Amino acid sequence: MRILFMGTPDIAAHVLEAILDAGHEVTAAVTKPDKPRDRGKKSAPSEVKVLALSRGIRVEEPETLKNGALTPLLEETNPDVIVVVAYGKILPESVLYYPKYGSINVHASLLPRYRGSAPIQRAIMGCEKETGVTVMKMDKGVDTGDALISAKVAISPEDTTETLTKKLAVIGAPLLLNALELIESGEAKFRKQNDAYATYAPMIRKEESAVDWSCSAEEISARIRGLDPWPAAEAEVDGIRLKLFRPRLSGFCAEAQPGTVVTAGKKGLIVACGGGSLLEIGEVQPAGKKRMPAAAYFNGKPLKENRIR
RNA sequence: CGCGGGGUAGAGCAGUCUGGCAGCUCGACGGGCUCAUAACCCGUAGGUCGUUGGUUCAAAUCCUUCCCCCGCAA
Repeated sequence: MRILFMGTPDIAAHVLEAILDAGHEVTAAVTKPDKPRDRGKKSAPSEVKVLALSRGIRVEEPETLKNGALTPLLEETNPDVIVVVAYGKILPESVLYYPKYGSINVHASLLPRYRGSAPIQRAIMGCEKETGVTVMKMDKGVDTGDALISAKVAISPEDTTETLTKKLAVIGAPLLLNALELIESGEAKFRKQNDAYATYAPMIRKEESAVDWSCSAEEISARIRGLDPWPAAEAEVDGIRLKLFRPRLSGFCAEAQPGTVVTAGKKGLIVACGGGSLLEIGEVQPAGKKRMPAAAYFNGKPLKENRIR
């Protein structure tokens, strides 16, 4: 199969690597352009670009796909199918339906649930116990195309977006290879998604990093883990901004008001949440500092005020 | 040169403004107490104060060179 690959972050790179290792012909990799990522003016290439270059694959980085920007590439490489994994741009129909087998997408959720750009984060933040990967045929809607196959994976209470992304990449890559075989052999059976069960997972915004301590410990834990590693849940203790990581449910204490710091010392940081539930924060990162165990930070920095915001 | 914080014992920090014995909370190690413990008590070890040069009787502290880490913003 002649494949045109489109994707950007690490999960996409994983899938691309699997396609290459399986011996498929990848005619080109389309990815988002380099963009400034860190302090200073440096810009960094996407993970897909790095991998493609190291494997000698042609890389295209169009700013926009509108106005037939991809037409020359499509005519030149004549792909049998387009594989899209977390590309980050909407594909116009002229591109979607160009190849013989159309375009297929690896989406990191059990469709029709969590359609959209942040399915992994939203599944964790929604306190889901399981999620998965779905391979589907793309149509003009956002993740609304007919599904081919899917695979489930459990979400553990320690999973973060980072760890869950890895799990999904691990099952997603072989799932796509499987799908390609089905398509090539003509055995692919696509099923319509049931829109009645659809939910939408919008992009994560920086403003969502604030924590509402009146929520339950379980909800806050889910939020912290869903926002890890980016943008990370934030709170303020003694006027210092802290990013929060590695939450763990820590029982109940009826008297404690939500937002009260119950413990901050060598045992770590424990905060009261809604309904008297307690949440232990395993790791913190003060502004300007590295991520560290909460116990370490509060050891050398006694609290002035036992309140968290 | 986008804005900003930081580098001091194994960890986390104070001390820097205003130069004057290298400190704190932990950890480690040794001992003690306790029915017992993540508790408590006594003690020990552990430092090139990121790096370069300078000012000074004296520099973690003031001036200077470079390196490294991180937050914001994207």
